[in-house]
Amino acid sequence: MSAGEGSQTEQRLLDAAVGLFASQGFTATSVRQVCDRAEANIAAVNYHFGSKMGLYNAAIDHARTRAVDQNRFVQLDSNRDFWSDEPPQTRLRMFVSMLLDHSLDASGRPSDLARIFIHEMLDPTEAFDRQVDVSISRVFDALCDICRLVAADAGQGNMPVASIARIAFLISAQCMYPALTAGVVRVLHPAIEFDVSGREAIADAISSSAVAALTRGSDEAPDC
Amino acid sequence: MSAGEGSQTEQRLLDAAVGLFASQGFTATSVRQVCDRAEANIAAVNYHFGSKMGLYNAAIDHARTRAVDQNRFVQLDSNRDFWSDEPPQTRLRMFVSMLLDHSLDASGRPSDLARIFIHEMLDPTEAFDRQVDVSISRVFDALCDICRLVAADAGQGNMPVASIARIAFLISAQCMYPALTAGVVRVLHPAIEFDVSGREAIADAISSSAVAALTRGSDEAPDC
DNA sequence: TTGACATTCAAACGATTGATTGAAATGATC
DNA sequence: GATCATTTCAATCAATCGTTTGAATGTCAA
Repeated sequence: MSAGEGSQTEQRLLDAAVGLFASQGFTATSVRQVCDRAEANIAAVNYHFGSKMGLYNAAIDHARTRAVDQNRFVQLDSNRDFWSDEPPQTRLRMFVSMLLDHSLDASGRPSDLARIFIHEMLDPTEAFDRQVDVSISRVFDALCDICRLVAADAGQGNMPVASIARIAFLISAQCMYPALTAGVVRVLHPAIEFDVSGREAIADAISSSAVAALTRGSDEAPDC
Repeated sequence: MSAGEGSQTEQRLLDAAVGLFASQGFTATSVRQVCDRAEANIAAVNYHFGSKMGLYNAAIDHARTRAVDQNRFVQLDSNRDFWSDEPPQTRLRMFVSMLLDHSLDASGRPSDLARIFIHEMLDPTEAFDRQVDVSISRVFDALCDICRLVAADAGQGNMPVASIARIAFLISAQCMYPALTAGVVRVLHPAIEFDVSGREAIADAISSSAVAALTRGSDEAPDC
């Protein structure tokens, strides 16, 4: 066997599994499908990963590792330190960009990891609780923190927690929705682009409208 | 047999199928699951609907019919006439409310029809093309039309098509995202509510920020 | 070359899949 | 009550599911 990490078939199985689980979900994906795409024997799954669920968990970790390597994933700890000097609005803008990079891969297509998450939210498996902890929950809390800072920075420090949470929720909605619809939008309305430049325009629109909502009073219109 | 529409077991099968297809998707749902929940014999599916795919299509139509009966579904033709006298901003606000009502049912839970759509976007079946035509495409075009009217009404008639489309896309993102995440949000962050009153606050936030984006220039900040 | 270990392979396991069968049950009409 | 079409039912079909087995193959040290 190889000295490094995992055999070649193990890597091929993981790559194939990530793609199939992303589009079809856990139950609708068969181990034979994965093995066919990976050009591996059927018994390889249970040999390397113990079971189909073992492969599923390993595939999720594999997708997350790939995303981190490509700097596409929200790394809370390092970023929190890295950003702490920036003004709140800048941090919000960068956080939005990171969320967008999490839902779309480098070529503007829906990312595998985000699509697996969507399947889990529709029909959770036993792997979901771990995902919520390490990703969804902490990311959303961090987004709420930044939104609170933006509001406080604009003299809206007494904005209700529910309003902050609602705005943060709508921000994440705009950032994660492309992971679900980019494929359809690409065909249906090509004017909307998800490449790097198009993504910047989207990030600008999201963060600027969020700043406007956090800056003005709870329900007041911005009377100038 | 009965005079009206469909037998009793046919209705029970449809109700059970809608719920199961909504959470698990087409492939991951078995006809035995549906029949167990509907308390019907296994052969009932093929007798009443010809095949599993026939049941799937009938279930989608059933869900749409139920949604229309509850006034939760976007009825473009009738609404277009009904609204034609309202000012653009009012029409946008009402359209946002309709989209929200489409993604959430009366009790604030993700709607079955929207969840089926999400499955179709992740992993399309042969039923998807029809769905795109009758729902997604026409709804999005109508939303773009309203956005264009709002922009023109504010003297931004020359706003690029891509900008209009991007804003409309972000509006639909904020309206449809609850269909995917309401279940998780309910547990993770109860401060965000999806009942009728909470939905009004969300609709206000979405439409007001959209109006702001459509009213101000392409990338200009609203210098007062 | 030998032995020990890691990996791959064809074959098969019982269970479940969507679909089909023919008989039994049901209900309406005469 | 007899006749007919409609609906339900248990049983079963071939195919596929996740998993397991034991033999064959590859790899490296002794």
